[in-house]
This record gives sequence, structure tokens and C-alpha cells, in this order.
Amino acid sequence: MDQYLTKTNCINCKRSSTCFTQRIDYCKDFFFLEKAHINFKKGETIIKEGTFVSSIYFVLEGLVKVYLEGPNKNVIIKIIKSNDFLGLTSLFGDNTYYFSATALSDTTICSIDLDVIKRLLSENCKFTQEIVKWYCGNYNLMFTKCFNLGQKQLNGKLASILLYLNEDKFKSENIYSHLTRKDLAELSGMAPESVARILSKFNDDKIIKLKGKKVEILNMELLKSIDKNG
DNA sequence: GCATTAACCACAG
DNA sequence: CTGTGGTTAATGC
Repeated sequence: MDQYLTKTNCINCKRSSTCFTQRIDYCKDFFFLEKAHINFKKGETIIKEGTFVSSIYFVLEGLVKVYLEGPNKNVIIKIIKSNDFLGLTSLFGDNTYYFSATALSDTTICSIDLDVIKRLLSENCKFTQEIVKWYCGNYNLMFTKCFNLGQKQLNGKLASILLYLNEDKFKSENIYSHLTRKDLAELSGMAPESVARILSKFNDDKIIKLKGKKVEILNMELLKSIDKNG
């Protein structure tokens, strides 16, 4: 029976087997420190742009969309799933979040005090490496994003997002069942109508197969070339 | 100018 | 919320 909020340290945590703590050197101070596990229902806001940062989150379970809020529509930066950090980009800087995050499915996060993370960074090389790796991955993802939003035409924009959602890490997540067409639009930086139109065009051209909300890729080569060439 | 592209709008399911 | 069709504005040839 899951409580809404539990506190545990990394020694007693039932989820530690998949956690980043498995990949770093043991550090007594950190591992024994109590952390809060917090549950969010589907649709709940986890982080709101502009609020002060007091802790870093590690997603234990669920799917989360990370996005920037605009007056009429948002820009979804990325979708994250279990075993990923949330809020690391606010580790340094002006101590506010530059993005919002909401749960796409029921989500459990581990909340770790910001200063504790900073201390661990200076003390634990493996952890520092882990974090730098995270930044590199995200930085490169953002390059792709910039190119997508700034340079590509609709076909290419959508193709890029379909490829992103087809990545191995999302394979087990039934990702499309948690995403609306509007989400796809905000992910790819296009109007929802355009998403619908081009999805059905891809479907007609046998590049993908639409099964309700799900999208199955039939012609990977062609999709990749559309992604590349627009 | 004409063609293409893509957002906006309205409406139906 | 989706999907479709028409309209419109911007851009390119």
C-alpha cells in the first residue's frame, strides 16, 4: 500500500536497484540521508516555471513532459521517464526553474535537497561524471530541437518527433497512449491541425500505421530521410 | 503573378 | 479532443 508521501534513505529504498545511486561510488553521508518520495497523479503539475528551486528530482516511475509556457501554446522540450533527473538545469544559475513539468501518467519522484546534490558533486567523481553525461545528452538534444524549430518544414518536424518517440527508452512505455495530438504539436512546434494532416498523409503513404492514438513506423528509412531532408 | 507552405478558423464527430 | 476543409498571409520562383 503506497502512501502519498514517504521518506526513505537510499539504503532502505525499494527502488534503489534502478536508481543512479547504483552507478556512483558509495557515499555514506548521501546514501543515509532521508529523501522524500512524492506521488503525482496524471495531469498534475510537478514544476511550475518561475518558482524557486529547492530540490532536484529523480523520476522513479512514470512519464513527465517538460515544457516552456507561452501565451497560447507551449513548447514541449522533452518527455522523460523513470530513471531520469528532473530539474538539473536549475542546479546553478538564478535558482528559479526555467520550465514547467507535468505528469503524463501517475508519477513518483524522489526529491533530493539542492545543496546535498551540490555537495555530492564536489565529493564524488562518479556522480560528477554521471551529471556531465546527463548535460551532454540534453545539450545535444537541444541542438536537434533548435534545428527542428528553426529550419525544418512540417514533414521534417513531425518525422523528427516520431523518431524521438520511437527511441528504445520509450519502447516499454506505450508512449502514444499518454500523448494527445496537441502534445505532438507542441513537441514538434507545429499547429495541431498540421499534425493531424501530416500523420494521415504519412499513413496513406505507408510510412507509418495509425492505430488509434498509436503510431507504428513501417518505413524507417523513408522516415529518416524525411527527417533529414525536410 | 502564380505556386507552395502552414497557420488560423469553423464546424462535425 | 480530433480530423477536415476552406481561407489567408508569407515566401519563393
